[in-house]
Amino acid sequence: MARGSTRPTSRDVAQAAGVSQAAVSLVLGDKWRGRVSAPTAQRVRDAAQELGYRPNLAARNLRLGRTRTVLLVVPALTTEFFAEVYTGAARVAAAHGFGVVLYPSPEGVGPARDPFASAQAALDGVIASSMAADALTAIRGDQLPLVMLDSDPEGSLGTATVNLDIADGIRQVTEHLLALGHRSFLHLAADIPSWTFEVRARELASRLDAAPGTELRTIRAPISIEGALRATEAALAAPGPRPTALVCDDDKLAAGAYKAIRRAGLRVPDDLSVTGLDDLGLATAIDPELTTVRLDAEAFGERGMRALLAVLEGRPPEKGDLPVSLVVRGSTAPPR
Amino acid sequence: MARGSTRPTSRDVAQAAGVSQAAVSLVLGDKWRGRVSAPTAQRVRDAAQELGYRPNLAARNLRLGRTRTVLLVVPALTTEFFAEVYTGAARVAAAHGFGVVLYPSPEGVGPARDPFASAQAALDGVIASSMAADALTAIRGDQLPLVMLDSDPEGSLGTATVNLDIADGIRQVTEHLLALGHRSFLHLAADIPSWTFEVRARELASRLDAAPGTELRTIRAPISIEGALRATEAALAAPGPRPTALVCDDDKLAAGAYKAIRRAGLRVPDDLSVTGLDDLGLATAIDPELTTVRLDAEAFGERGMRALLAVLEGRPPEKGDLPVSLVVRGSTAPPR
DNA sequence: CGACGGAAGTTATACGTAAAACTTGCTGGA
DNA sequence: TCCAGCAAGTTTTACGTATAACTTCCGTCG
Repeated sequence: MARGSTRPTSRDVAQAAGVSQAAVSLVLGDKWRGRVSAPTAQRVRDAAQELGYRPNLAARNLRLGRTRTVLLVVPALTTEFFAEVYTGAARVAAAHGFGVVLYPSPEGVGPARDPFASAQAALDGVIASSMAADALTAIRGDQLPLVMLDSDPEGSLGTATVNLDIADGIRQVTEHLLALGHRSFLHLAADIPSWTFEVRARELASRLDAAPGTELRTIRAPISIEGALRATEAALAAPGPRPTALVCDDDKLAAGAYKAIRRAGLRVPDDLSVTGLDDLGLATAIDPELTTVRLDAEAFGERGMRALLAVLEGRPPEKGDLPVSLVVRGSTAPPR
Repeated sequence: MARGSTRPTSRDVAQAAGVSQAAVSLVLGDKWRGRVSAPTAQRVRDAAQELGYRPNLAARNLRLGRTRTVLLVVPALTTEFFAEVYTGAARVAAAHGFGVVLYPSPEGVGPARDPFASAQAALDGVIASSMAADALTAIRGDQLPLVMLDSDPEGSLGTATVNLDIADGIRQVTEHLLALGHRSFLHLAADIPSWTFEVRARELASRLDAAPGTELRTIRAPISIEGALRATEAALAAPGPRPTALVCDDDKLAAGAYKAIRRAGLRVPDDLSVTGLDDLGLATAIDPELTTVRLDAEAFGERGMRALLAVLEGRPPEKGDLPVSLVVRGSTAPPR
C-alpha cells in the first residue's frame, strides 16, 4: 500500500517484516526450517500477504536458469482436437508447476514466423505436432528438448515421440466395414503431407490388400467441410460403379462428405457407409451420427507433457502408442 | 560450437567478435548507428549467427521491467470460438512484438487455480472473457492492466471493455423471424450466468414485448449438444400449442435442438424454425444449414489485443461494439 | 571453563541483459 | 594552434531473485 505504483519486491517485504531479503526468499521458498524461527517466518508471510507481493518471475527464471514453461506447437485450432491436447498438456504441466505456451503455426500464409520469437517466453522445452511442418525448421537447430506428437518414430528429429495408435484405429474401421460386407472402398484423404495421414493410407491399403475381392480408390481434399464436399461430389459424379464405403481421414472431412452425399440424392448409410476419425463433437451433431475412431486428445496432450517432463528429468519417456477405439454409430450399415 | 553445453550469451558473442558485451547489445538491439562502425556491427552479427546466439528472455525481461507477454483468460476451448479469439489476439500481438499466453479457466472442478501461477510467465497485461468467472477473483486485486471481453460496460472491473454487439444480433434474428410471420417463440438459453447471455435474454424479451400478439417461453440448458437435446425434448413434449420459432443462445445449443426436433418426428424448418449464434463451422455441417448470427471471433480477439496495447501505451482504447451480422440459411422459414 | 555446534539469521554474489556514463583518438574549424 | 565535437567504442550498473558462505549468539557437554 505504502510504496508508489511499482510492484513490491522481496526487499520491500523484508523491510516490512524487519528481516533481510534472504530471509524472505527462504521463507516464501519454503526452505526456512532450521534457518528462520517460526514466528519470524509468520511475520514474513504476513508482510508478503499485506503488500500483495508476487515474485518477479523474470528474475526467478534468470536466477534459476529455467522457466518451467514449455511451448506447444500445433498446426491450427480449427477443431477442438488440439485445444484438448493443450488442455491435457496444461493439466499435467500445472501439476508439476509448469506453464504451457501455445503456438499455432500460422497457416501457410506469410513468412513462417519464428515460434520462439513469437512465444516471447523463455522456454524449457517444446512439444510439437508433426503437422506444424513449417514451424519445425525454426525449431530444429535449437538445443531445447523436443517431444514430437504424431510423428514417424524412426527418423524423427525429436528427443522423444508420442503417438496415437492410428494404424490400429484404421484397422478397426476396416474390419468393421469388411464384417458388414463392404468390398468397394473410397478413401477421402487429407491433402496435407504429414506422417499421421500417411499412416492412415498405408494401413487401409495393406488391410484391403489382404482382403480378397476388395477394391480401393482414393481422393484428396483440404481439411474443411467445403473441400470435402467438393471432392466427394466429384467422386460421386464419376462414371462406373459407386463405392459402398467411404473412409474419411477425419470427422470434418466426413461432415463435408455427408453434404455431398445428400446433394447427390443419396442417403447415409443406406447408399453409402461413412466413417470418420477423431470423434469430435461434430460426430454426434450430424445426422446420422458418425461411426468414427475415438482419439483421446487430452490423454495425448498429457502423455506428451509427461514425456517432456521425463526428458527434462533425464528419465526415459513411456513407451508404446496410445490406444484408440472404434465408436460404431449410425453411419455404417451393410451394403444394399 | 566451442563452449560446452550451455547456451551462448551475449558475452560469448562479444568475445568471438572481439568487442565488449555492450557493443553486442547495441548491435543486436539495432541501436548501433553512430555508436559502432558498420564493419564491426557486421562482425558481431556474424559471430552471433555462428554461435547460434539467442538472447536470454528472462534476463531481458528483468532488465526491461516488461515482458511483452499478455495473458488471455478464456472460459473453455470446446468450440473454435475462443480459439479464433486467441488467433486474432495473437496476430495483433505478434505484429507488436508481443506474445500471448492462454489460460483456459478449468471448468468448475477443483480449487479455482491461480491463472498467474499457472501461466508461469511474467505478464504485462490480461485479456479476460467475462465467462471465465472463477478465474476473475484471482485477477482482481492485481494491478495489471485488464481488458474485459463481453462484459458489462458499466460496473466492469476491467481497465477497458470490448464487446460484440450481441444485442444487435438478437435484434436482427428477432426481426427476421417476425418478418417471416412467427409469433410464438421459444428461447433456448444457456444456463451460465454471464453478461453475454443476459443480453440475449433481455434483448429478445424487449423486442417481443414491442411486437403485438407475440409470446415467449424460455428454457435453459448447459452448453452442450446433449444438454440442449434433453431440454428441447422436454419442451417439445410439454402440452399446449407448439412454438414455431426456436431462438438458441448459440450454435451448439441449436445443434442439440436439431436432434430433439428430429426425434420428435418434426422437421426444421417446416415444423419449427431454428436460429443460432456464433456461426461456428458446425452451423454449416448440420442439415439444414443453420440461420445464425455471425460473430467475427478473430476480429474480437484483435480488438481486445489492440485495446490492451492502447492501455499499455496510455492511449484511449477504441470505442464502440463490434458489428455482427445475421446469416440466413435453411433453418428458418415462414410458419405453416 | 572452554569450545563446539546448532539456531537464526545476514551479507554477498551471480544469473544475462540494456543502457547510462565514461573514455579515447581524430578531424576540422576559428 | 588548440580545442570542440564526434565516431567508436568500453566500463559500469541495475533489474529481483535464490542461495552459498559467513556471522553471532547461546546452551551444553566433556
